[in-house]
Amino acid sequence: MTTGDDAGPIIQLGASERLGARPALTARELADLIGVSQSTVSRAFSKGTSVSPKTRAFVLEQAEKLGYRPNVIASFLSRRASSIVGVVTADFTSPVYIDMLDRLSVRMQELDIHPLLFNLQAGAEAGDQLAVLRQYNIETVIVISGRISHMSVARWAADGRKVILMNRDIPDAAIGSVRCDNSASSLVADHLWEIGLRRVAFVGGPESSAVSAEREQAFVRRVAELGMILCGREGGREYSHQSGFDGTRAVMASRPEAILYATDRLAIGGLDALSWSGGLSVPGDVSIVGFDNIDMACWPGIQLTTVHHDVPRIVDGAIELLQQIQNGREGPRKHLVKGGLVVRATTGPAKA
Amino acid sequence: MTTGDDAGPIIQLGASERLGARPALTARELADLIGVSQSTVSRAFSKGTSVSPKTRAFVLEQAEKLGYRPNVIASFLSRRASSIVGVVTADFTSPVYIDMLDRLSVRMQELDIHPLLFNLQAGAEAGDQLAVLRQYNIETVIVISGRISHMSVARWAADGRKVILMNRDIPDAAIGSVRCDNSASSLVADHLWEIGLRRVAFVGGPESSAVSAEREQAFVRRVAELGMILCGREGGREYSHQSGFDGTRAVMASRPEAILYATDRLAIGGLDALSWSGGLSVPGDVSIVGFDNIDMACWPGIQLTTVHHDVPRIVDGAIELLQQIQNGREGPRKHLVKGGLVVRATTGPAKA
DNA sequence: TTGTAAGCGTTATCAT
DNA sequence: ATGATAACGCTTACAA
Repeated sequence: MTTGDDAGPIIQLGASERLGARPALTARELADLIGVSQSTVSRAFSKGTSVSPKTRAFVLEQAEKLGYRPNVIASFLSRRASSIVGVVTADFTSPVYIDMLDRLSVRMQELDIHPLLFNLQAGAEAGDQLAVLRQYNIETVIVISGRISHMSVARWAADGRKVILMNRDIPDAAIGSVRCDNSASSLVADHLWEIGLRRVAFVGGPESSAVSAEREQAFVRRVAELGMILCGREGGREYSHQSGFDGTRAVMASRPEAILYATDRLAIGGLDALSWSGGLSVPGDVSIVGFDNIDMACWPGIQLTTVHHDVPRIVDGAIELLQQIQNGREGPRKHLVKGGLVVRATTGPAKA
Repeated sequence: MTTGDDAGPIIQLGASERLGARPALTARELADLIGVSQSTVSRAFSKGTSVSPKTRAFVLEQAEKLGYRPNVIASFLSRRASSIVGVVTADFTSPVYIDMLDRLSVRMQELDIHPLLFNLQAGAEAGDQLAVLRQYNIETVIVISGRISHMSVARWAADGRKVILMNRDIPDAAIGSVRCDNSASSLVADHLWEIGLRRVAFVGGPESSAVSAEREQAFVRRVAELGMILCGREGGREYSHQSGFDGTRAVMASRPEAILYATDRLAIGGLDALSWSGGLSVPGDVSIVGFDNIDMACWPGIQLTTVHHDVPRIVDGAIELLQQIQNGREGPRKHLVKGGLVVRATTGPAKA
């Protein structure tokens, strides 16, 4: 039995679907169909143009009905600009950056702005990417990564691209940024002080990381103010679980009562070293604190005390900046989002 | 003190950088500059065109020197096709899908193919996206998600888009797919049998998930063949840690000696329920096995026995398919990548 | 307010 | 093998 002549297509599609395979309607065709000029169609679809509300409504209604949508490629060419936004990433292993990318890309789509993904490897540098940005007429670039060099960012900006940095900043008025307030790590010192701990240590990320440095600095300062003792300090080569694990083993030599980590991932590596693989009690033997409040931090078996990193609000800020830039509006270009301490089960008084 | 008249620009850039801000060179300008026709320039940059090797080399060399790069937007318009590839995602919480997106996007960039990201939310369906695919002249779509409905995929294909599915398949010759061999879960049954375990259970993902179903089926079949006892079975609403945690608690009522999970994430949820939060010994009291071999599986405190999911090879397959499609070559459109069992520390004989 | 026409920077079809 | 020239589907002066 064949399905060709009697059963019809196997997948049932509506009429408009079936037409799909034929080339999309153009503005000219729509214009001819509904009896207006092609430029009127174009104007109906762009805001800030002089069309009578009536004609615009008519055109949009007919377009909807006949399935017309402006071809953005032609529009980009004509306008010499594109609504594509470059999104630069490099840290797919960081839950926080992934979360940002997730939420950001969803929000962008709602606004009909589409993200072209530039996922840079360790080696890649600005030059190559810049050429691509130009080829696509991309005006705006959002950087979700701590690993792209400042130099790269500066070059994009110098080339006239608008740059929005997530989670970092370069002191330059032309470059927007939205970051969490890393100085919130001082709250950790207060918390540890209150539960009676005095000897503390810090385990950080790579020495080159500004995020780690800022979190450390605010913590160390508050520790000193409170008269607590910073007995140990370790850096790592990366922000990995293993790095947190190793850093913890190393820092334990100084017998701290509590350890602050630059990120939750490091802290969970520490939990592994101390508890899962180490046989110590957390917080009985040592308290540990992370930073970021990633999903994993509230798993039943983890319950990590940490500093909340408000990703949704950071993404809100980036979207706002994006619209501000695209509309040529003025306004503050640097956003700082506050976090707060989330106390869970990995901090507590030392056991007697 | 001002920097305006004496100190020069703060960021020093080379000459070619400084020129950056001015509009990019066009083919016409380059042609005039080096004394050939504009079409010769165009030909030099497209393969399969008739230019003498000599002229092509000359043009490319001069282009390199003068910083010319063809504007892809104009090229897309003229060719009525774009080298942009739509990458559709929906599961940013799944480490495997994230890993795929990471590797895939890096590989694509090496080939000068750029991914436009479509990160669909739970609610979003095919129709809206289809319009955008058309607006961008996007011919090829790669789907990295189990949550996009078959219907959506069928609609894109019916509209003439080439679709590549990662980690799933739709039996339709027009749709490419690259997946891991989910039947490798039968190896788990063999392994458990060999170490002397007889009572086993399965904890899966959502009932609607084909991946979970396939993994379960191959396991269950082998369990039956070996004469082992499938004493319990739980599904979940999602592939989350909590779901693995809850499913484990539920399935323990049937007193299994070992549990296979549809994914590593679920298995780690199980480890939490049993060991971290549950006070049982793994594998002393129960053995557990995951599927995927995500990074976390080899953390010191986890050491999960699992089935390897070869993401790099799956990405290789997708890239191959992509090139095959873009070059109009024929060839097999369905790839199945083998995995293998990785025995770590969460499986072992029951303690006496 | 609306229509006409000249680009935008390519590719592709002609001649030569 | 190379050079004119007409699309490609828009935006945007300029005219009406």
